Amino acid sequence: MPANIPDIVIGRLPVYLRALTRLAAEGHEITSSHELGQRLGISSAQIRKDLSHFGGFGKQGTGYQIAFLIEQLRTVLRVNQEWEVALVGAGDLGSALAHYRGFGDRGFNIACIFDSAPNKIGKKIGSFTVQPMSDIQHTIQERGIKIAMIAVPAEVAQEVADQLIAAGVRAILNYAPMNLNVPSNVRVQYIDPVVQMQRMTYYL
Amino acid sequence: MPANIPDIVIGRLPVYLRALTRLAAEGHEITSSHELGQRLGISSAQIRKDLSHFGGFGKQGTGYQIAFLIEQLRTVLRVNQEWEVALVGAGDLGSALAHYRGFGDRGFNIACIFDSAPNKIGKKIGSFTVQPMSDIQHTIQERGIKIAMIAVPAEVAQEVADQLIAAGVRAILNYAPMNLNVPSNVRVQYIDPVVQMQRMTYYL
DNA sequence: TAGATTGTTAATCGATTAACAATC
DNA sequence: TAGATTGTTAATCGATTAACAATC
Repeated sequence: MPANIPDIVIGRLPVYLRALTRLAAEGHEITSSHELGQRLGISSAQIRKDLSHFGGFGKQGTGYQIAFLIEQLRTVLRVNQEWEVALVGAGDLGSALAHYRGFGDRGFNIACIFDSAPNKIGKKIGSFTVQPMSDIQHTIQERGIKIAMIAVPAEVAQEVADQLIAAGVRAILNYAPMNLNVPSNVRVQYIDPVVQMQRMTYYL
Repeated sequence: MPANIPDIVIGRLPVYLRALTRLAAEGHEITSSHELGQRLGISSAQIRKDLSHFGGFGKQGTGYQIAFLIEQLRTVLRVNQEWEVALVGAGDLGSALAHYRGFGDRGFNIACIFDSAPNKIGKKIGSFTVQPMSDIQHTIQERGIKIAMIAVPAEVAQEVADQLIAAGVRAILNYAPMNLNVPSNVRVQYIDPVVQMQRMTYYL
Protein backbone atom coordinates (compact mmCIF):
# COMPACT_ATOMS: atom_id res chain seq x y z
CA MET A 1 0.00 0.00 0.00
CA PRO A 2 1.59 3.30 -1.06
CA ALA A 3 1.92 5.88 1.68
CA ASN A 4 0.50 9.36 2.03
CA ILE A 5 -1.73 9.66 -0.99
CA PRO A 6 -3.34 13.11 -0.97
CA ASP A 7 -6.97 12.98 0.11
CA ILE A 8 -7.98 14.95 -2.96
CA VAL A 9 -6.66 12.11 -5.12
CA ILE A 10 -8.59 9.48 -3.15
CA GLY A 11 -11.65 11.65 -3.60
CA ARG A 12 -11.43 11.45 -7.38
CA LEU A 13 -10.98 7.69 -7.63
CA PRO A 14 -14.66 6.86 -7.01
CA VAL A 15 -15.58 9.25 -9.82
CA TYR A 16 -13.13 7.53 -12.14
CA LEU A 17 -14.54 4.19 -11.06
CA ARG A 18 -18.08 5.30 -11.80
CA ALA A 19 -17.15 6.61 -15.25
CA LEU A 20 -15.22 3.42 -16.05
CA THR A 21 -18.16 1.26 -14.99
CA ARG A 22 -20.35 3.29 -17.30
CA LEU A 23 -17.88 2.93 -20.18
CA ALA A 24 -17.85 -0.82 -19.61
CA ALA A 25 -21.67 -0.89 -19.59
CA GLU A 26 -21.60 0.89 -22.93
CA GLY A 27 -19.49 -1.90 -24.33
CA HIS A 28 -16.05 -0.29 -24.30
CA GLU A 29 -13.09 -2.48 -23.37
CA ILE A 30 -10.24 0.01 -23.55
CA THR A 31 -9.98 3.70 -22.78
CA SER A 32 -7.31 6.38 -22.49
CA SER A 33 -6.60 9.12 -20.02
CA HIS A 34 -7.63 11.51 -22.76
CA GLU A 35 -11.05 9.93 -23.33
CA LEU A 36 -11.75 9.61 -19.61
CA GLY A 37 -10.67 13.20 -19.03
CA GLN A 38 -13.01 14.44 -21.73
CA ARG A 39 -15.93 12.63 -20.17
CA LEU A 40 -15.19 13.98 -16.71
CA GLY A 41 -14.10 17.44 -17.73
CA ILE A 42 -10.62 17.13 -16.24
CA SER A 43 -7.15 16.96 -17.77
CA SER A 44 -5.65 13.70 -18.96
CA ALA A 45 -2.46 14.54 -17.08
CA GLN A 46 -4.36 14.62 -13.82
CA ILE A 47 -5.86 11.21 -14.41
CA ARG A 48 -2.49 9.67 -15.28
CA LYS A 49 -0.88 11.31 -12.26
CA ASP A 50 -3.64 10.17 -9.91
CA LEU A 51 -3.49 6.58 -11.13
CA SER A 52 0.30 6.47 -11.07
CA HIS A 53 0.23 6.80 -7.29
CA PHE A 54 -0.92 3.20 -7.16
CA GLY A 55 1.04 1.62 -9.97
CA GLY A 56 1.21 1.44 -13.73
CA PHE A 57 -2.23 0.33 -14.78
CA GLY A 58 -1.94 1.26 -18.45
CA LYS A 59 0.12 0.39 -21.52
CA GLN A 60 1.98 2.98 -23.59
CA GLY A 61 0.44 3.40 -26.99
CA THR A 62 -2.72 1.55 -25.98
CA GLY A 63 -4.29 3.03 -22.85
CA TYR A 64 -6.13 1.26 -20.07
CA GLN A 65 -7.96 -2.07 -20.09
CA ILE A 66 -11.24 -0.95 -18.53
CA ALA A 67 -12.13 -4.19 -16.71
CA PHE A 68 -8.63 -4.41 -15.26
CA LEU A 69 -8.57 -0.77 -14.16
CA ILE A 70 -11.99 -1.13 -12.52
CA GLU A 71 -10.72 -4.10 -10.58
CA GLN A 72 -7.61 -2.23 -9.49
CA LEU A 73 -9.55 0.83 -8.34
CA ARG A 74 -12.02 -1.33 -6.46
CA THR A 75 -9.10 -2.93 -4.67
CA VAL A 76 -7.45 0.40 -3.86
CA LEU A 77 -10.72 1.81 -2.52
CA ARG A 78 -11.49 -1.47 -0.74
CA VAL A 79 -14.91 -1.77 -2.35
CA ASN A 80 -14.09 -5.18 -3.82
CA GLN A 81 -15.80 -6.40 -0.67
CA GLU A 82 -19.28 -5.69 0.68
CA TRP A 83 -19.56 -3.23 3.55
CA GLU A 84 -22.49 -3.38 5.93
CA VAL A 85 -24.02 0.02 6.58
CA ALA A 86 -26.24 1.15 9.45
CA LEU A 87 -28.95 3.66 8.66
CA VAL A 88 -30.30 5.96 11.37
CA GLY A 89 -33.57 7.71 10.60
CA ALA A 90 -36.63 6.12 9.01
CA GLY A 91 -38.37 9.23 7.74
CA ASP A 92 -38.91 10.12 4.10
CA LEU A 93 -35.20 10.26 3.37
CA GLY A 94 -34.30 7.17 5.39
CA SER A 95 -37.03 5.20 3.63
CA ALA A 96 -35.84 6.36 0.22
CA LEU A 97 -32.29 5.30 1.10
CA ALA A 98 -33.52 1.93 2.35
CA HIS A 99 -35.31 1.33 -0.95
CA TYR A 100 -32.45 2.57 -3.13
CA ARG A 101 -31.14 -0.25 -5.32
CA GLY A 102 -27.84 1.38 -6.20
CA PHE A 103 -25.82 0.50 -3.11
CA GLY A 104 -25.35 -3.23 -3.45
CA ASP A 105 -23.43 -3.45 -6.69
CA ARG A 106 -21.05 -0.72 -5.64
CA GLY A 107 -19.87 -2.20 -2.38
CA PHE A 108 -22.47 -1.35 0.26
CA ASN A 109 -25.42 -3.05 1.88
CA ILE A 110 -27.76 -1.47 4.35
CA ALA A 111 -27.83 -3.91 7.25
CA CYS A 112 -30.07 -2.27 9.84
CA ILE A 113 -32.29 0.76 10.35
CA PHE A 114 -32.84 2.69 13.56
CA ASP A 115 -35.37 5.31 14.57
CA SER A 116 -36.54 6.84 17.83
CA ALA A 117 -40.23 7.29 17.00
CA PRO A 118 -42.34 4.65 18.77
CA ASN A 119 -44.77 4.52 15.83
CA LYS A 120 -41.92 3.60 13.46
CA ILE A 121 -40.13 1.01 15.58
CA GLY A 122 -41.05 -2.49 14.51
CA LYS A 123 -42.36 -1.36 11.14
CA LYS A 124 -41.03 -2.92 7.95
CA ILE A 125 -39.16 -0.80 5.42
CA GLY A 126 -38.39 -2.99 2.46
CA SER A 127 -36.93 -6.10 4.05
CA PHE A 128 -35.83 -4.37 7.25
CA THR A 129 -37.55 -3.95 10.58
CA VAL A 130 -36.97 -0.56 12.14
CA GLN A 131 -35.10 -0.98 15.42
CA PRO A 132 -35.12 1.36 18.42
CA MET A 133 -32.13 3.65 18.97
CA SER A 134 -31.33 1.70 22.10
CA ASP A 135 -30.30 -1.21 19.86
CA ILE A 136 -27.54 0.81 18.17
CA GLN A 137 -24.73 -0.12 20.51
CA HIS A 138 -25.51 -3.83 20.56
CA THR A 139 -26.34 -4.37 16.87
CA ILE A 140 -23.45 -2.37 15.48
CA GLN A 141 -20.92 -3.89 17.82
CA GLU A 142 -22.15 -7.42 17.23
CA ARG A 143 -22.09 -7.13 13.46
CA GLY A 144 -18.85 -5.16 13.40
CA ILE A 145 -20.42 -2.36 11.35
CA LYS A 146 -18.01 0.45 10.52
CA ILE A 147 -20.12 2.70 8.27
CA ALA A 148 -23.33 4.58 9.04
CA MET A 149 -25.68 6.99 7.31
CA ILE A 150 -27.37 9.66 9.42
CA ALA A 151 -30.79 10.79 8.19
CA VAL A 152 -32.25 12.44 11.27
CA PRO A 153 -33.10 16.08 12.08
CA ALA A 154 -30.12 18.37 12.65
CA GLU A 155 -31.04 18.80 16.32
CA VAL A 156 -30.22 15.18 17.16
CA ALA A 157 -27.53 14.43 14.58
CA GLN A 158 -24.57 15.07 16.89
CA GLU A 159 -26.05 12.87 19.58
CA VAL A 160 -26.66 10.07 17.07
CA ALA A 161 -23.12 10.42 15.74
CA ASP A 162 -21.71 10.13 19.25
CA GLN A 163 -23.65 6.91 19.82
CA LEU A 164 -22.56 5.44 16.50
CA ILE A 165 -18.92 6.24 17.17
CA ALA A 166 -19.12 4.78 20.65
CA ALA A 167 -20.44 1.58 19.07
CA GLY A 168 -17.51 1.34 16.67
CA VAL A 169 -18.55 3.26 13.54
CA ARG A 170 -15.59 4.91 11.79
CA ALA A 171 -17.19 6.43 8.69
CA ILE A 172 -20.35 8.54 8.62
CA LEU A 173 -22.36 9.83 5.72
CA ASN A 174 -24.29 12.72 7.23
CA TYR A 175 -27.52 13.89 5.59
CA ALA A 176 -28.39 16.21 8.46
CA PRO A 177 -27.68 19.85 7.55
CA MET A 178 -25.03 20.50 10.16
CA ASN A 179 -21.36 19.92 10.89
CA LEU A 180 -20.46 17.03 13.13
CA ASN A 181 -17.70 17.04 15.70
CA VAL A 182 -15.90 13.71 15.60
CA PRO A 183 -12.56 12.29 16.77
CA SER A 184 -9.74 12.29 14.23
CA ASN A 185 -10.03 8.54 13.61
CA VAL A 186 -13.57 8.95 12.30
CA ARG A 187 -14.31 10.22 8.80
CA VAL A 188 -17.41 12.17 7.82
CA GLN A 189 -18.87 13.03 4.44
CA TYR A 190 -21.73 15.48 4.09
CA ILE A 191 -24.75 15.54 1.82
CA ASP A 192 -26.73 18.75 1.98
CA PRO A 193 -28.59 19.55 -1.23
CA VAL A 194 -29.20 23.13 -0.14
CA VAL A 195 -25.48 23.77 0.31
CA GLN A 196 -24.90 22.43 -3.17
CA MET A 197 -27.60 24.60 -4.70
CA GLN A 198 -26.24 27.63 -2.85
CA ARG A 199 -22.91 26.92 -4.55
CA MET A 200 -24.58 27.54 -7.89
CA THR A 201 -26.85 30.54 -7.31
CA TYR A 202 -23.82 32.82 -6.98
CA TYR A 203 -23.19 32.29 -10.69
CA LEU A 204 -26.75 32.62 -11.94
CA MET B 1 -19.56 42.69 -7.05
CA PRO B 2 -15.89 41.68 -6.65
CA ALA B 3 -14.42 39.91 -9.64
CA ASN B 4 -12.91 36.50 -9.99
CA ILE B 5 -13.52 34.94 -6.63
CA PRO B 6 -12.05 31.40 -6.63
CA ASP B 7 -14.76 28.76 -6.92
CA ILE B 8 -13.36 26.97 -3.89
CA VAL B 9 -14.11 30.06 -1.81
CA ILE B 10 -17.68 30.28 -3.09
CA GLY B 11 -18.02 26.60 -2.21
CA ARG B 12 -17.25 27.25 1.45
CA LEU B 13 -19.62 30.17 1.93
CA PRO B 14 -22.77 28.01 2.18
CA VAL B 15 -21.07 25.96 4.88
CA TYR B 16 -20.22 29.13 6.78
CA LEU B 17 -23.79 30.29 6.33
CA ARG B 18 -25.16 27.03 7.68
CA ALA B 19 -22.88 27.13 10.74
CA LEU B 20 -23.76 30.77 11.41
CA THR B 21 -27.48 30.03 11.19
CA ARG B 22 -26.96 27.26 13.71
CA LEU B 23 -25.00 29.57 16.03
CA ALA B 24 -27.83 32.09 15.80
CA ALA B 25 -30.38 29.37 16.59
CA GLU B 26 -28.33 28.50 19.66
CA GLY B 27 -28.70 32.08 20.84
CA HIS B 28 -25.27 33.48 19.95
CA GLU B 29 -25.12 37.02 18.64
CA ILE B 30 -21.40 37.40 18.00
CA THR B 31 -18.73 35.00 16.86
CA SER B 32 -15.09 35.08 15.78
CA SER B 33 -13.14 33.50 12.96
CA HIS B 34 -11.52 31.37 15.62
CA GLU B 35 -14.79 30.03 17.03
CA LEU B 36 -16.26 29.40 13.60
CA GLY B 37 -13.07 27.68 12.46
CA GLN B 38 -13.14 25.39 15.48
CA ARG B 39 -16.69 24.35 14.73
CA LEU B 40 -15.94 23.66 11.09
CA GLY B 41 -12.51 22.18 11.53
CA ILE B 42 -10.75 24.78 9.39
CA SER B 43 -8.29 27.57 10.19
CA SER B 44 -9.41 30.98 11.33
CA ALA B 45 -7.13 32.54 8.75
CA GLN B 46 -8.98 30.82 5.96
CA ILE B 47 -12.32 32.12 7.16
CA ARG B 48 -11.04 35.67 7.44
CA LYS B 49 -9.42 35.47 4.02
CA ASP B 50 -12.54 34.03 2.41
CA LEU B 51 -14.79 36.70 3.89
CA SER B 52 -12.39 39.51 3.06
CA HIS B 53 -12.99 38.89 -0.65
CA PHE B 54 -16.38 40.50 -0.21
CA GLY B 55 -15.65 43.25 2.26
CA GLY B 56 -14.89 43.83 5.90
CA PHE B 57 -17.75 42.20 7.75
CA GLY B 58 -16.13 42.10 11.18
CA LYS B 59 -14.76 44.45 13.79
CA GLN B 60 -11.26 44.24 15.21
CA GLY B 61 -11.24 43.16 18.79
CA THR B 62 -14.86 42.01 18.65
CA GLY B 63 -15.46 39.59 15.81
CA TYR B 64 -18.54 39.21 13.62
CA GLN B 65 -22.13 40.17 14.33
CA ILE B 66 -23.81 36.88 13.39
CA ALA B 67 -27.11 38.27 12.10
CA PHE B 68 -25.27 40.82 9.98
CA LEU B 69 -22.83 38.28 8.56
CA ILE B 70 -25.67 35.90 7.71
CA GLU B 71 -27.41 38.68 5.82
CA GLN B 72 -24.21 39.56 3.94
CA LEU B 73 -23.52 35.96 2.95
CA ARG B 74 -27.10 35.47 1.82
CA THR B 75 -26.72 38.51 -0.38
CA VAL B 76 -23.39 37.38 -1.82
CA LEU B 77 -24.78 33.93 -2.57
CA ARG B 78 -28.03 35.43 -3.84
CA VAL B 79 -30.16 33.32 -1.52
CA ASN B 80 -31.79 36.35 0.03
CA GLN B 81 -34.44 35.66 -2.58
CA GLU B 82 -36.50 32.55 -3.24
CA TRP B 83 -35.48 30.38 -6.20
CA GLU B 84 -38.01 28.15 -7.91
CA VAL B 85 -36.69 24.67 -8.52
CA ALA B 86 -37.92 22.04 -10.96
CA LEU B 87 -37.73 18.41 -9.86
CA VAL B 88 -37.50 15.62 -12.42
CA GLY B 89 -38.23 12.13 -11.17
CA ALA B 90 -41.06 11.14 -8.84
CA GLY B 91 -39.69 7.86 -7.51
CA ASP B 92 -38.64 7.20 -3.92
CA LEU B 93 -35.94 9.85 -4.02
CA GLY B 94 -38.02 12.44 -5.88
CA SER B 95 -40.87 11.97 -3.42
CA ALA B 96 -38.54 12.34 -0.46
CA LEU B 97 -37.16 15.56 -1.95
CA ALA B 98 -40.67 16.87 -2.61
CA HIS B 99 -41.59 16.29 1.03
CA TYR B 100 -38.37 17.71 2.45
CA ARG B 101 -39.11 20.79 4.55
CA GLY B 102 -35.57 22.11 4.58
CA PHE B 103 -35.53 23.92 1.25
CA GLY B 104 -37.85 26.84 1.82
CA ASP B 105 -36.09 28.68 4.60
CA ARG B 106 -32.74 28.44 2.83
CA GLY B 107 -33.72 30.02 -0.47
CA PHE B 108 -35.35 27.31 -2.56
CA ASN B 109 -38.86 26.18 -3.36
CA ILE B 110 -39.77 23.20 -5.44
CA ALA B 111 -42.18 24.55 -8.02
CA CYS B 112 -43.00 21.56 -10.23
CA ILE B 113 -42.37 17.82 -10.55
CA PHE B 114 -42.00 15.81 -13.75
CA ASP B 115 -41.97 12.10 -14.44
CA SER B 116 -42.32 9.90 -17.50
CA ALA B 117 -44.23 6.98 -15.97
CA PRO B 118 -47.91 7.12 -17.01
CA ASN B 119 -48.98 5.72 -13.64
CA LYS B 120 -47.29 8.63 -11.85
CA ILE B 121 -48.44 11.49 -14.05
CA GLY B 122 -51.35 13.34 -12.49
CA LYS B 123 -50.68 11.93 -9.05
CA LYS B 124 -50.30 14.24 -6.08
CA ILE B 125 -47.00 14.39 -4.20
CA GLY B 126 -47.45 16.72 -1.28
CA SER B 127 -49.08 19.75 -2.83
CA PHE B 128 -47.76 19.06 -6.34
CA THR B 129 -49.29 17.24 -9.26
CA VAL B 130 -46.76 15.19 -11.22
CA GLN B 131 -46.52 16.52 -14.77
CA PRO B 132 -45.45 14.64 -17.88
CA MET B 133 -41.94 15.19 -19.25
CA SER B 134 -43.49 16.82 -22.28
CA ASP B 135 -44.46 19.76 -20.05
CA ILE B 136 -40.82 20.52 -19.17
CA GLN B 137 -40.14 22.99 -21.94
CA HIS B 138 -43.35 24.95 -21.49
CA THR B 139 -43.53 25.05 -17.69
CA ILE B 140 -39.88 25.91 -17.11
CA GLN B 141 -39.82 28.56 -19.76
CA GLU B 142 -43.06 30.14 -18.63
CA ARG B 143 -42.03 30.33 -14.99
CA GLY B 144 -38.45 31.33 -15.78
CA ILE B 145 -37.04 28.48 -13.71
CA LYS B 146 -33.24 28.37 -13.64
CA ILE B 147 -32.54 25.51 -11.22
CA ALA B 148 -33.45 21.83 -11.46
CA MET B 149 -32.88 18.63 -9.53
CA ILE B 150 -32.50 15.39 -11.47
CA ALA B 151 -33.67 12.26 -9.65
CA VAL B 152 -34.08 9.80 -12.52
CA PRO B 153 -32.16 6.63 -13.45
CA ALA B 154 -28.65 7.17 -14.84
CA GLU B 155 -29.71 5.89 -18.26
CA VAL B 156 -31.97 8.87 -18.93
CA ALA B 157 -30.21 11.56 -16.89
CA GLN B 158 -28.28 13.06 -19.81
CA GLU B 159 -31.40 13.25 -21.92
CA VAL B 160 -33.31 14.95 -19.11
CA ALA B 161 -30.45 17.38 -18.57
CA ASP B 162 -30.47 18.29 -22.27
CA GLN B 163 -34.19 19.03 -22.13
CA LEU B 164 -33.87 21.12 -18.98
CA ILE B 165 -31.03 23.15 -20.45
CA ALA B 166 -32.94 23.69 -23.67
CA ALA B 167 -35.79 25.05 -21.57
CA GLY B 168 -33.53 27.55 -19.82
CA VAL B 169 -32.18 25.78 -16.73
CA ARG B 170 -28.68 26.97 -15.78
CA ALA B 171 -28.00 25.05 -12.57
CA ILE B 172 -28.53 21.33 -12.04
CA LEU B 173 -28.31 19.25 -8.91
CA ASN B 174 -27.80 15.74 -10.25
CA TYR B 175 -28.73 12.75 -8.09
CA ALA B 176 -28.21 10.26 -10.92
CA PRO B 177 -24.91 8.37 -10.50
CA MET B 178 -23.26 9.62 -13.65
CA ASN B 179 -21.41 12.60 -15.07
CA LEU B 180 -23.37 15.04 -17.17
CA ASN B 181 -22.08 16.82 -20.24
CA VAL B 182 -23.30 20.39 -20.23
CA PRO B 183 -22.38 23.68 -21.92
CA SER B 184 -20.00 25.95 -20.04
CA ASN B 185 -22.77 28.35 -19.03
CA VAL B 186 -24.54 25.62 -17.06
CA ARG B 187 -23.38 24.54 -13.62
CA VAL B 188 -23.80 21.04 -12.20
CA GLN B 189 -23.44 19.71 -8.69
CA TYR B 190 -23.47 16.00 -7.96
CA ILE B 191 -24.94 13.97 -5.13
CA ASP B 192 -23.94 10.32 -5.18
CA PRO B 193 -23.91 8.74 -1.73
CA VAL B 194 -21.94 5.75 -2.99
CA VAL B 195 -19.12 7.96 -4.26
CA GLN B 196 -19.00 9.61 -0.87
CA MET B 197 -18.89 6.31 0.98
CA GLN B 198 -16.17 5.07 -1.37
CA ARG B 199 -14.14 8.11 -0.34
CA MET B 200 -14.11 6.78 3.20
CA THR B 201 -13.55 3.04 2.83
CA TYR B 202 -9.97 3.65 1.68
CA TYR B 203 -9.17 4.80 5.20
CA LEU B 204 -11.01 2.10 7.14
C1' DT C 1 8.61 0.88 -38.30
C1' DA C 2 5.35 4.72 -37.26
C1' DG C 3 1.90 6.22 -34.24
C1' DA C 4 -0.01 6.56 -29.91
C1' DT C 5 -0.19 6.90 -25.07
C1' DT C 6 1.71 6.05 -20.72
C1' DG C 7 4.34 7.33 -16.40
C1' DT C 8 7.12 10.86 -14.57
C1' DT C 9 9.75 15.08 -14.00
C1' DA C 10 10.04 19.86 -13.66
C1' DA C 11 7.60 24.18 -14.05
C1' DT C 12 3.64 26.64 -13.12
C1' DC C 13 -0.11 27.87 -10.80
C1' DG C 14 -3.11 28.57 -6.94
C1' DA C 15 -4.49 27.89 -2.19
C1' DT C 16 -3.40 27.90 2.68
C1' DT C 17 -1.07 29.58 6.56
C1' DA C 18 1.63 32.50 9.53
C1' DA C 19 2.34 36.80 11.16
C1' DC C 20 1.35 41.40 12.35
C1' DA C 21 -0.08 46.26 11.85
C1' DA C 22 -4.40 48.38 12.34
C1' DT C 23 -8.06 49.27 15.25
C1' DC C 24 -12.19 48.34 17.89
C1' DT D 1 -5.42 51.89 28.33
C1' DA D 2 -4.94 46.81 27.66
C1' DG D 3 -6.72 42.98 25.31
C1' DA D 4 -8.62 40.94 21.46
C1' DT D 5 -9.51 40.10 16.77
C1' DT D 6 -9.79 41.67 12.19
C1' DG D 7 -8.04 42.33 7.32
C1' DT D 8 -4.03 41.79 4.64
C1' DT D 9 0.64 40.79 3.18
C1' DA D 10 4.25 37.68 2.34
C1' DA D 11 5.85 33.02 2.82
C1' DT D 12 4.85 28.39 2.50
C1' DC D 13 2.82 24.59 0.91
C1' DG D 14 0.57 21.60 -2.29
C1' DA D 15 -1.84 20.60 -6.56
C1' DT D 16 -2.15 20.95 -11.53
C1' DT D 17 -0.22 21.15 -15.95
C1' DA D 18 3.07 20.85 -19.67
C1' DA D 19 6.32 18.30 -21.77
C1' DC D 20 8.76 14.32 -23.13
C1' DA D 21 11.48 10.01 -22.81
C1' DA D 22 10.07 5.36 -22.60
C1' DT D 23 7.71 1.85 -24.75
C1' DC D 24 3.78 -0.75 -26.38
